[in-house]
Amino acid sequence: MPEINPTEPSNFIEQIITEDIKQGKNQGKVHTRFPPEPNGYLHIGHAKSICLNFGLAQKFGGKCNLRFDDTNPVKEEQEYIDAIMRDVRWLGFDWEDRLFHASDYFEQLCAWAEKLIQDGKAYVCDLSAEDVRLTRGTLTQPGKESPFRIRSVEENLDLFRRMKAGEFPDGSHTLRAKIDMAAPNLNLRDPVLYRILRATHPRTGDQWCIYPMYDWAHGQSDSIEGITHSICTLEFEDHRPLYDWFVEQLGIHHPQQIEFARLNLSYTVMSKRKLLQLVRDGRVSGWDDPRMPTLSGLRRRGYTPEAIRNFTERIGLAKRASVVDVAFLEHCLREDQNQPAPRRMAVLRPLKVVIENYPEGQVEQMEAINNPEDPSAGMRLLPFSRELYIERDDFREEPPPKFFRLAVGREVRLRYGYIIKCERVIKDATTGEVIELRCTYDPTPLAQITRKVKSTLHWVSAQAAVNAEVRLYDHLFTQEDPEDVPEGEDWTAGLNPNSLEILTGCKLEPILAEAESGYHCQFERQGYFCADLDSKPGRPVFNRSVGLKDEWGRLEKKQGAGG
RNA sequence: UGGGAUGUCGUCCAACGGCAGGACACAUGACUCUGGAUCAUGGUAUCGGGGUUCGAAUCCCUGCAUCCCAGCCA
Repeated sequence: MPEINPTEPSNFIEQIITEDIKQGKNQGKVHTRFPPEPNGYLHIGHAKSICLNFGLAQKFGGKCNLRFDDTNPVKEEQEYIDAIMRDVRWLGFDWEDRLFHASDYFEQLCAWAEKLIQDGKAYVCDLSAEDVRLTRGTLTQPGKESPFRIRSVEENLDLFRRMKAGEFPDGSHTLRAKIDMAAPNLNLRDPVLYRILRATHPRTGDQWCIYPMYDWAHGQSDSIEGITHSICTLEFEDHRPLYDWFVEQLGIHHPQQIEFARLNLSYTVMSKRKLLQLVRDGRVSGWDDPRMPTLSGLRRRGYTPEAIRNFTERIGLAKRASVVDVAFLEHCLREDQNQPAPRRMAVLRPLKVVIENYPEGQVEQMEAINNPEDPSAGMRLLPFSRELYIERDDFREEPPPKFFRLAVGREVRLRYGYIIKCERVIKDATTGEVIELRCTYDPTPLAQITRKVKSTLHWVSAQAAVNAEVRLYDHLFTQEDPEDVPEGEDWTAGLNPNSLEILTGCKLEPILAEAESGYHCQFERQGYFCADLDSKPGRPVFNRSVGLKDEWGRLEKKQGAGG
């Protein structure tokens, strides 16, 4: 990664913090936090926030907490808590001893609620959820004050304590802040602080039957933790006046909230609600389906923490709502993998080649470079034999213009092998499908060949090949913007029916037989692949993480488009 | 229609009153035992209209467009 110069702010938040330090705010300290709700798995958008918050702490010599905003037990689960911690660690960040939960502060939050009541700034409201909605007013009209707004401090205190003690049924009462029902900012129209909710909380179990609303818990949690810069996404800009009001009423440490635009990716949905729906409806195999933008999905797909960190750094940071081209994410993976990934031979859609003038039964061990980008990666041996597999795509009966690969009468080079010439084609008698190529080879070692040969193909010895399953992925959605669907349809209408293609009977070079899950390599001329969780010794399963840039593919598409 | 925000290449981000720059994408070429990688080259942008200024993407006025807010979700 490029050296970061701490004196040179790289985005507007760093500018603000640099200025704050210069002004001596917070005694020059920087303390941030990453505050997920454990109601789903982390995705690449969260990675942006994680890298930002932990990165800021690193850059300015401060600290970053991990805090679960676990205020809604109805949606939150231990599975998510575990997954989130796993993913943050995997991304490369360490919260050390600073693992916190909003639920750690439930007692304190209650005490503060009582203080608000004492000060006449909060009241218990008996209105139903429906009535609260009806009296909130609209965007253009002020709300109506609740008839319970005028209750005495004593009555409010008594009622609130009885709410907490479990004397009232769910939904029968709320504690509300007494602010301004006519405020143009809807968040200030007597927001609910507590609701009665009998649900088992992943951490506190059945200890509580009232739970604080996020708005009531979040700012105070930051305050308790001594957060100096409370970084969140744009939609909370409207809530800032409310958070400010709370800490002011309470007279406690006032974190500075700074909002930034969340990450959107083309051809991708990024809301946890939608991702959850994809999982629940079985549109994907799970949260870690390699097509998912979740960190667990990207990891399984073959993305590395470095690639993701670099991506989040390079997309920049601003307040403008934007959509990053998913091609840029893919670029970051290629860039990350080009230097380190060992090169391997793999034929995905095999076509048999018989070299008629190559001695039957003979096997030569050809020396192959493991990684042309890294001489220290050394060499390996590749068995060459009379029968081979090449890629079906590398042969055409009627080669279009600019197609440099194999055709009858043409020569190509087999990488680390020999030059072969296609003599004739054998077809299936009934279907007419090409099932075998009969070729001859030039026994001259490649190093001594002086004539120009246009193309180099990858290949695998038929005898030595390892059978494998390879999974190819495409974007989950066919539309750049999944919301851009015909009238009356919802976002699932744009789901790409071809986002997963499973190839069986792929032929890998022998060394790949024992690849362990998580093993990354490049299949030459095709892309970066990694062994999937489902991979077993002797029965490898590979995921295509990202394809290589494909000039011929582009040309072909252009030709197909008649251009 | 109230409030909050945002408008710069196709996309993302810079430029903080002084030559609009980078990355991705795209195009062209060089090189190549990966049509990979690498290298070179090219095109395309300041939302509109006024104003201030020697000078405006930047400051002021005005219009327009887009996003967010009417959960006892976060």
